[in-house]
Amino acid sequence: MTEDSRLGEQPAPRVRLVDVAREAGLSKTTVSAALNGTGRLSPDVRERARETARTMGYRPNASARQLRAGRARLIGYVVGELADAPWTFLESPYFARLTGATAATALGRGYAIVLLPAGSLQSEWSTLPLDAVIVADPVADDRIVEDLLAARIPVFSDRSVEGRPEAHWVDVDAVDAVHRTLDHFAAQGARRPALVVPDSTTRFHREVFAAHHDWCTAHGLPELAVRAAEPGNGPVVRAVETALGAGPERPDALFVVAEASPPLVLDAARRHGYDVPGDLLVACISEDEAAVHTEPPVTTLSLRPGAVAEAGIELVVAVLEHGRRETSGVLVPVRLDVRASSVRHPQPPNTSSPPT
Amino acid sequence: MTEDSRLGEQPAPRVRLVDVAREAGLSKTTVSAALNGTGRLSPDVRERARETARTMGYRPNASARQLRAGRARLIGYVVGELADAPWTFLESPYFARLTGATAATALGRGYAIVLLPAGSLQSEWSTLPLDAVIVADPVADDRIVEDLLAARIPVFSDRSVEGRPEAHWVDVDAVDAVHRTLDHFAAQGARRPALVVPDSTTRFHREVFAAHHDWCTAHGLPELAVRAAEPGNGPVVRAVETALGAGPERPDALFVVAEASPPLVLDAARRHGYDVPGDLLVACISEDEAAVHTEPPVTTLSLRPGAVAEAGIELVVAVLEHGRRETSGVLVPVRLDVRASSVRHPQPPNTSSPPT
DNA sequence: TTGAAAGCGCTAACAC
DNA sequence: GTGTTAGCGCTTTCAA
Repeated sequence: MTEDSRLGEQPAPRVRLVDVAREAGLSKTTVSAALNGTGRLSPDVRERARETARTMGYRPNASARQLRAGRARLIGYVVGELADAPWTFLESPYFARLTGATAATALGRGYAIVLLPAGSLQSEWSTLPLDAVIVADPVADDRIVEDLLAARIPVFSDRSVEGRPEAHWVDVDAVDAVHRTLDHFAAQGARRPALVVPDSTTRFHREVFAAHHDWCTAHGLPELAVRAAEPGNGPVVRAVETALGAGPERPDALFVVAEASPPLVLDAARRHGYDVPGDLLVACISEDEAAVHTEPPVTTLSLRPGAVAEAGIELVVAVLEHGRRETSGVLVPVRLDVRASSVRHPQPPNTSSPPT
Repeated sequence: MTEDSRLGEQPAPRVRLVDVAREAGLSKTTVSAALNGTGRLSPDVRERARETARTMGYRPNASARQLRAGRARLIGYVVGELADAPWTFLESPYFARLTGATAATALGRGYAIVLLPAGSLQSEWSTLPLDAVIVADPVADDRIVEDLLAARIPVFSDRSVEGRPEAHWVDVDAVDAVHRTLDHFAAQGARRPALVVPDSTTRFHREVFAAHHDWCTAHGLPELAVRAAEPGNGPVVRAVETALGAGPERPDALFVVAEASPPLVLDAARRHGYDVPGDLLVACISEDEAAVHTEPPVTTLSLRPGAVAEAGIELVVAVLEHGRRETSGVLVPVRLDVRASSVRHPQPPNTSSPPT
């Protein structure tokens, strides 16, 4: 039963800075400076310190560094929608991309993203050294924003936090989204465009609903809107069917503002006897790449999650590292990808705004 | 320009434990014990400490706690596939659910998940205090596993890490998946089942390919397999078309082992003149809920990401907290959800294995 | 050019 | 019961 005993195998203690220093016959200070490229050291001492560290397999303790530095370069990330199914957001192509792009951009700036559940409680994040938290699409009465601000953690969210101290926002231009699409429908001759939107308290959905109302009023067209009980393919497809079947006069265009699978929307239209785009123009807000592969391909409106993520992280960095204290916001324009499903007289596909 | 000057607004320094102690007229120890529910304190002292902490808005510094505790309760999470598009994994319903379920289960056990990119380098995680890293579906030559083990960070991955010290695994039973599906096809009378699988170096895809070969040999049926150049709807749909159009005799069943959108697979079959399920039985490995909403609904094989995630986190906790040192693994069975697309003679939907 | 020492904020022995 | 003190591992003045 010596230290070598196979029975007693301890998890060999980690190599610390002081161990490297002792081994190299130097001080902690010197080794630290050598490793971090700071201070004024002779090249050979620096090299010796580095070599010793390497051969000993030294890896600095991240927690100690964070404590010393006063920040952890860790950003919390929550998606507010669907607090009762806190993780389903990842199944939406939009949030999947937003999440991926946020993590990628953050990492590029030296920050890592910690995944938090929708509607998460203090207890779930208060033990984490978060420098900031991103709250994507909070629902109207979401407590988390207030809790975070009370805990003095800077919050980055959508425009609903506008004006709160230490809260900053990036938002998708919902009015732009509605106008772009409905103007396009109108240009193709549609007179009875219908809207399907989830009945959520998310800011974006509320704004879309309002913008649609305004647009219809301004254009003197009937306001055909159906609210889906919740997001998700099932409810949205049912809402689509309601929209397509309802009323004495059928709609001649359909704008689906929900993360429904474009192939399913197309199928639903067919089941109701529509020819797309002959009888019905179709456009979906979607990042689902499947839209390109249907017959006909489906026109989509991209909310540009990549651009939203980049704008968000830029803002985080500006606030955290350059001390921008004033509340500030960024509005990101959408992108309409016109495809055959919304074009009466075939014409080459076209993109109406800058890429990504 | 006094301390009160509106111009000089500093970010008021955070309240520390010692501040609370001073304010309450107690020592750090006492306040710490009061807040953590440890030690032997009189109820009124404990209450006083807590009250003072609350009114002062005290929040313990997470980094300091981590340093003291020696661990950070942070788990890294990487998906190996597609290192050239490091974040696209989130767009796959399987990985989206795996990711969500992993984060949820981990949080339930007091660990948070940090998102890391596929093919991430030392520099991206070495500054994080990670207690462990989960590497989902590493590709064959992925460096990250070795780098992590060299850095003495426990790795949790698939069976490809079996036998490495400090590496543990959870895997989906690929053989089970193939047998379940092909047996089902055979029971429905299929004699020419075709397989579509991505040409990836992921362990799962390689195993499926091999298991399919074995099954066909054992059953004396022709081995109809098409490899998609890569995952993703486009390549997979093209591979499906190749499989459906190829050879003098057309296949009578199709098993798509790739995260293709089930509605698109169905459309492809129709374009090639197949009636599903009349001429062609269809089953997809997919977690995509859209499969339920097609006409006919598509039979899917679930890889049970929720169960995989739970098994993974259980293992992490067992290793980290109960010191299980020996390499250990868990094999998770799949679930076949039979729907109309693979049933010749209509019969009630059925589930062949335990839920989730 | 290098080293000693202080201290980031917290918890846990160990005294009192 | 409550307080004093010693670190956790690192970076950084500051002195030599």
